[in-house]
Amino acid sequence: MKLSPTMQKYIVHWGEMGTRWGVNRTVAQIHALLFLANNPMTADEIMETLNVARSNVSNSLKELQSWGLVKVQHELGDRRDHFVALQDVWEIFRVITEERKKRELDPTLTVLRECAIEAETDTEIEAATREKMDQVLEFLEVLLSGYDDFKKLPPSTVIKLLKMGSKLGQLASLFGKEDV
Amino acid sequence: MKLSPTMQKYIVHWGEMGTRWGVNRTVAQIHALLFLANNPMTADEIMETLNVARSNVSNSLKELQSWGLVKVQHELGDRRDHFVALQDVWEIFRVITEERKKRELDPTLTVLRECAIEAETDTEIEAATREKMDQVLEFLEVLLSGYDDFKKLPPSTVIKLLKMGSKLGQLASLFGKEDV
DNA sequence: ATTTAATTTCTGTAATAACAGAAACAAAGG
DNA sequence: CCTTTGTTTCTGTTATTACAGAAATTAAAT
Repeated sequence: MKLSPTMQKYIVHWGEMGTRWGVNRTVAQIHALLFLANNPMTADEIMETLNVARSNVSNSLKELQSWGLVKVQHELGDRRDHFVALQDVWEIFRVITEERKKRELDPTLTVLRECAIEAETDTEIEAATREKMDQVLEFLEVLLSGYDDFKKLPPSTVIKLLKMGSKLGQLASLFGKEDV
Repeated sequence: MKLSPTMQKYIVHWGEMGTRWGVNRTVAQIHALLFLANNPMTADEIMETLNVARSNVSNSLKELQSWGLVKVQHELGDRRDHFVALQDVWEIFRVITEERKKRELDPTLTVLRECAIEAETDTEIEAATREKMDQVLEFLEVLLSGYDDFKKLPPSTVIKLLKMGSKLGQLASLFGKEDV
């Protein structure tokens, strides 16, 4: 596939972004490419378009599929796999945050809970330290349960809430007087 | 400083987390250590506690200071720098998201805007592709402006909003009927 | 069954990032 | 000013990760 200069810039930057957030550059680039592409692409096409090794494409695609961001399609009379990416931006965001939560935040929560329990019987640990551990744990729990609520809402509602912004804050402080 | 088993586990895990989100392991560990510590620590103490090279400590502390997560303190009759970390969990979260936004999201937004402009005159690019680029841009803009609003609110209000969760969603859909 | 096409796994190399230790630098105290 | 103490910068090494290319595997078609 021929990349226009703009697409090239876009894809390169997206790869850069990936590395800054702990995502493999090639994986991010392929994701950007498939997102921008308007037709399914074969692994070989991706390889030629991005100039990366075939194996690299294969592994990256597997990774993207495990995230649920890319799916395989087959075309009549063609044995090759054709790959398509999720096309809806909000859906992509939802999938990434959800997967990231599952892979990183949830395990962290588990460890923090273990630590909280162990801290109770750990005689060497100071009370103030224990309290701080508890605060972090509670923070994450509030944040994640809030996230769980919001992710159920349709994007249009979330957009509304975002646009209400600080007005919502005023509302909440009002209610807050007699605690929610 | 002597690390209790629990603290050790905590700090090691925090370092692990860091690497998964693009943060240097030592930086993350030192941050965890200083957060848990109830007294300011010198670079040498940190070095001995975590078993890392002095230079590594120095650079990591510089990094943490540039993030605004760690500050220097001086004690009477002691020439050495003593380091303390922000102790408030919400404040830490706020600082990290804000800094991360400034360093990664804002530059990305700039690039995406450039791409959107270039895409208009890029004859090779398909209309559908251009639209998708626009959608990503708009998504990020809504998200970030929403974030800008919420970050002004006191944590207590944000907690209330988070706990209201899906109830808030129902509210927003109601308002939505005649658009906000 | 055998050939051909497609994909994955494996292995070695290259690039990157993390790090230790040494050297250089800065600053305070005598 | 010169010594001591503390901090930073520099240099080389190590470890990790990313990657290319080859080999192996799988599966469809003749």
